[in-house]
Amino acid sequence: MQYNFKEIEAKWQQYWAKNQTFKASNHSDKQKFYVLDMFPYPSGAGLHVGHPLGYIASDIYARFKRHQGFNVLHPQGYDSFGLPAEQYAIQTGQHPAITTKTNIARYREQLDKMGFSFDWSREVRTSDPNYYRWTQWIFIQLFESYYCNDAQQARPIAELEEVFAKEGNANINAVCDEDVVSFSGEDWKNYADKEKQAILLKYRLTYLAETEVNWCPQLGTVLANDEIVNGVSERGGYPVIRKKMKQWSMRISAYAERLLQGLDAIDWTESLKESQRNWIGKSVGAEVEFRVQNSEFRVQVFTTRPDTIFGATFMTLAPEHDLVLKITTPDQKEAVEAYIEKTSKRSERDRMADVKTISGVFTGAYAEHPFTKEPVPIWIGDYVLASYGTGAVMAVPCGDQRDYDFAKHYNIPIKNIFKDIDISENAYAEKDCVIDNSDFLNDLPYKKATKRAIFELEKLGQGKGKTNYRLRDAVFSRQRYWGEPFPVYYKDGMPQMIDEKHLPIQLPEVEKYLPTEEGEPPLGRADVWAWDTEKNEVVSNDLIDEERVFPLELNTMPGWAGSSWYFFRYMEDSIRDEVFASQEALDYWQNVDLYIGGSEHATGHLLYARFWTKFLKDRNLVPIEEPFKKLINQGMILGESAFVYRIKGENRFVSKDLIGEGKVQPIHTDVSFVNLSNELDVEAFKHWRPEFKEAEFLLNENGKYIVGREVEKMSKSKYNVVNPDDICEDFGADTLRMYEMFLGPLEQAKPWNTAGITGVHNFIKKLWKLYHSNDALVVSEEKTSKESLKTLHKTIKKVTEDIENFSFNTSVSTFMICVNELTAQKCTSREVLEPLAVLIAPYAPHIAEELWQKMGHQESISRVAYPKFDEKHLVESNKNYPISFNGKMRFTLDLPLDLSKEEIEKAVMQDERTQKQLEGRTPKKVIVVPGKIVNIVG
RNA sequence: GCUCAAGUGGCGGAAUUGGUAGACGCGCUGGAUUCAAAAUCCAGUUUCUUCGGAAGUGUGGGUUCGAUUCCCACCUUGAGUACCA
Repeated sequence: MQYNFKEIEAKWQQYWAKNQTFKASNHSDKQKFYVLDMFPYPSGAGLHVGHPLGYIASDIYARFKRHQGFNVLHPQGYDSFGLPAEQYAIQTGQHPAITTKTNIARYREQLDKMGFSFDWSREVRTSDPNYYRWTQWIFIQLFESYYCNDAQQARPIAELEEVFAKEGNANINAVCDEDVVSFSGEDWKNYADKEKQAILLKYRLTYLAETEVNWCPQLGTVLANDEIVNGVSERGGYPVIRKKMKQWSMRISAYAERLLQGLDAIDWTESLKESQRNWIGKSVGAEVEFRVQNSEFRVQVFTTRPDTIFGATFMTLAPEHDLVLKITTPDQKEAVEAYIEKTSKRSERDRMADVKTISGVFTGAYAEHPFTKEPVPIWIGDYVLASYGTGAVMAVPCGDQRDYDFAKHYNIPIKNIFKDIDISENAYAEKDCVIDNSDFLNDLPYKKATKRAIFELEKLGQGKGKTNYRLRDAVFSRQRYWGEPFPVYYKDGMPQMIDEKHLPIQLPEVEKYLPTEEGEPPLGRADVWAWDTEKNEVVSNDLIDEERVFPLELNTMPGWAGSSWYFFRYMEDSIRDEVFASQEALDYWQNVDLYIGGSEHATGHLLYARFWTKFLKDRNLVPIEEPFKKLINQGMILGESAFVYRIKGENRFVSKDLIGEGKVQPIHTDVSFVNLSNELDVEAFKHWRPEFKEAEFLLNENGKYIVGREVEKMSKSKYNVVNPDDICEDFGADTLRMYEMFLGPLEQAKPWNTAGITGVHNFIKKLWKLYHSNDALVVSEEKTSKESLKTLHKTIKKVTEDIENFSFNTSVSTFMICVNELTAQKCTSREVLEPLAVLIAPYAPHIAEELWQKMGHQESISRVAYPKFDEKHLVESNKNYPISFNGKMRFTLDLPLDLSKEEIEKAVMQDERTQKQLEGRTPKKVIVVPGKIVNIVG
């Protein structure tokens, strides 16, 4: 029987689906193991061969763990809310739900062809109301919580209200907005309900706040930094302005320290942890208060170098700083206003990218140095960002290069406060010197000076030690249609949560997916989008009376809402209507043991998911602190683009091997027109686009047109996309799976080259042949040769180690060597061929199942115990010693392993090749490492 | 600029704790089989070479009996991030 992969693969894919082979049980005595792929967004383009790389790796691992006797959870689903479906809806009028459904069907079809062992019974879709009701539910829990700094955890907001009523907020140590005023218990009781709500909002973990955003009036939407190019929108080129908008935010900054500390306990790559650390951006220093002369205003600055405070010769405020206009003197007013105007037109990214230009304006005002009481001029400059620290710095030109450059540029004095340090050319930012010219800090090193400075500031009441984080609270509102609606209505302008039992609040129908003419989000177009507080249902807007019926929130949630908790949803298999996941399921599965996905999620998804998990833990909703124990980033698979060469100014194309000195213009051609030998299907190319129809082709001597190749990112626009369906069709899923692994280390970027796949395909065919002779199975019960057992156990050892190290590329090589050796040994022994089938099953599951069944087994191979390595088959009596001279291997010598050092040395020195190498010299030294190497020096 | 990766044949890559550099595969060359092709099989394939050998893992140093592996400096490429006070 020939190896017929189409038949075999279809057969087993059906078998697995029918028998629910990979369904995980929530009730098992086995140890659990949870393997997860990062949530895919089902795009309209479908999958290309780069996408499944991580899925194949995680599938191999999941299958391996099943063989090892674990109860494996390996689910899959879709992050199905998102912008592309909405864009498509805007263009075509097609409801995003329909587009999404079609795309998911296509994804599923492609995934099924690759033989993944997913438990599809647990599938989730973020756009499914039954799923997003729990996203809304978590949002409500966040709203009903605040962060207590004493307990270092989230607590119910009701506790806070109790304390407020009793004693006000004087003794509350909680994370809150900066502008909270202090009040007594008596005050609280006298506040109107609306006032109370406004205060509580400043403490809630999700809150409404004015946030500065990039607003594009023409598009009626907010744009992300990377959607803006040169100050105008990437799409359409419309102007973008900085605008304050009232939006929902998440108080992730409350968790900054825990998000930082938590990294130490998880098994992620150092580079990934590093980028999260940078993102969180912890810096320790002090907050210092500078009094503005002749006024009641005070400027707070944050500094990491309080030890250099005597070197502060000026201050710089961000142009947006609240105090700027208040302190500016009349004669500087014009210049300051012009500068602010100029800055507001530059995007934050613009300002940050432009490091070289130094600009700023003097406000005319002076602050008073806290210690020397000397006047310190107050400047504004756009190198200071309003969003970091306090939006103001004390400028120490001798110790900070930017302050130094600024001072030089505007002729501000530079005071040297470092002992024996030359600052005539540059600032000195190192911390390894002694302070000078600084009153009580003189002669102190960095650490002691810092401590002393903070101590003195506190004594003065003008500062304190402070830790600052770069991590900002995350904006949670989107002016979009295709996302989760908020379970929120507005009463008297204050947000009210809809009771949990009325969830989900489903997305309303709109006739267009664009913002309204008034600039409201698309939900502003919905006619039935008001909340009836008596009937507890969504009703027509006509009924809004602000007594019983109120308007609903018009924003929707961002993409990361649904993906911040989906890994918990997979744990629940039966009572999803009642809970987001049951306590029992959560206790059993705990967290994800292995998470595989792209590194583009390093600071977005992975930070938010950690944040929500910590929050849910605080509120006793989940049992764990970190969601992903081990995480691996798979590298990108790059495409090999193909180029044809058009002679400049003509419609003639010249084959790559004929390009001489003439000027040619390379043009991308679709890789599907090119065969494995880089020859172009000229007819197909001509029919591709009308402008090529009449083109002339200069072919080489063999009558072929040869294309050029270049490695680029795999993408539709570069016409270099390779579809996994085509590969499955031509070579089969087992070959595709093994080839993707064979390409190189999982975590590295590597180019896809379809030509190379024949090597792996040949290997699979050789594997099949090993079990067959003249189309019949040849597995025998005969005694196995020592040689074959050695081959088998060598393979078991290597492959097991490789899987544990996620080194899948090397195990494919190992299988090739194994099959080559067994073929040469003419091994037909069941004792070898059965374990081999199990070893290879995680990689090539279809052929493994088929061989397993042909060998007489009724059950699927997927839970057969993994073969055990036995050292005894690898024991050798001899070693082929490499004999080196001065570290260079010159020849090898076969010697028994039980020889002593002296015996080895004797044998080596007697060898005539040794004498030849030495040419009569006497060796200075002979290094003998028994079982390894001999090195002769001299 | 900073942080993190990574530089090995024509190509993808291997060498797990410092111990035979180039495993395995692609491609290429030659051969067998075939009317021919596909498929399959066999042999060869780092470079130079006076055919004895010699050199060789981005560059230059260092440690070591011995370095692709460890240390220092530099170069190149990729990814992330950015005036962070």
